[in-house]
Amino acid sequence: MKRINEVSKLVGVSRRTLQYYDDMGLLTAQRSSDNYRLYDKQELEKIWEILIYKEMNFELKEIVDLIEASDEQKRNYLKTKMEQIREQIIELDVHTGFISMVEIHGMPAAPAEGSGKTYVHSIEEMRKQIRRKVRKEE
Amino acid sequence: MKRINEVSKLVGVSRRTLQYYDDMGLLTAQRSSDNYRLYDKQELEKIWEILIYKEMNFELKEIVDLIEASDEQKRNYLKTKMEQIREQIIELDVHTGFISMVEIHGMPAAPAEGSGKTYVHSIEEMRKQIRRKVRKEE
DNA sequence: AGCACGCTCACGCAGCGTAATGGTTC
DNA sequence: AGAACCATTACGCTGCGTGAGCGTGC
Repeated sequence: MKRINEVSKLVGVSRRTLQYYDDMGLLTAQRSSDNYRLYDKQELEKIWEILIYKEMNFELKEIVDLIEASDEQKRNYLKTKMEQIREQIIELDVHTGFISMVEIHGMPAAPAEGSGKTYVHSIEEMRKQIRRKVRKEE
Repeated sequence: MKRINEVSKLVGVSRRTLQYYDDMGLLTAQRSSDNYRLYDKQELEKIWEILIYKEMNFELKEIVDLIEASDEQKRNYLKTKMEQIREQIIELDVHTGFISMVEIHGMPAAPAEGSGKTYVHSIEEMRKQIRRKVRKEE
């Protein structure tokens, strides 16, 4: 059973991080008689798992579920996350598309007062056009 | 001079958002005698600019600078942001790479106690390998 | 008595959403 | 007197970093 400082060094994350994971119920460290957190091998394994899932861009809340999911559920989580990330990449591509557009054509003009469209609406239309381009390229 | 509700509807963002931009000094609305925020055409143009920059994934803090930058500085900001986004895309590709890896090979094993490497270190090495793959593909 | 180690608050960050509470004018 | 505006707090969210302040054991 290791105490928090030792675990922190062994694992490579801060004590604060371990404390936070404890507080939010992601880790469930035991306590010594003087209220120190104690970590056994199982907890260390769990920490390893957590770090891997973080590399997959899961949020801590999601990791809470992942830890106690069946293997099949885990596979499903991974698939879903994969799709989410692909979608995020497309979003980023749209951002670069916007930048390119302005680099080439300069700032677009705001919609006219009487157009009946909000600014946000106009931008949304530009987004959609750019998205179509982006998705063709992939 | 329009009041906040009208601007909110015309532009398509919430009153709260306009208020927030005001509080943080991004917008500088005038005030009526009864302390209502008043927006003229210049402010509306500024809002349009802000929304465009948001589409480029700039943070509000950055937009504060952008608004009062010279054209050349703006071009530089755009170039820099473009590079940042490309880097973010690579990061996301690394995340999908991690997921693929685990989907194919299963969960990797935690480093052995005596290896002298922290968990974070091991993961960093895996990251680097995956990054190399990812950068070849682009 | 000082140092190493542990603990629990609690603020700070980004960008608002979402109340809560209160003042005005028609 | 209610409806339709406006205003100013201020907490909530995410994942910790960074103190502050305090106890414990050698």
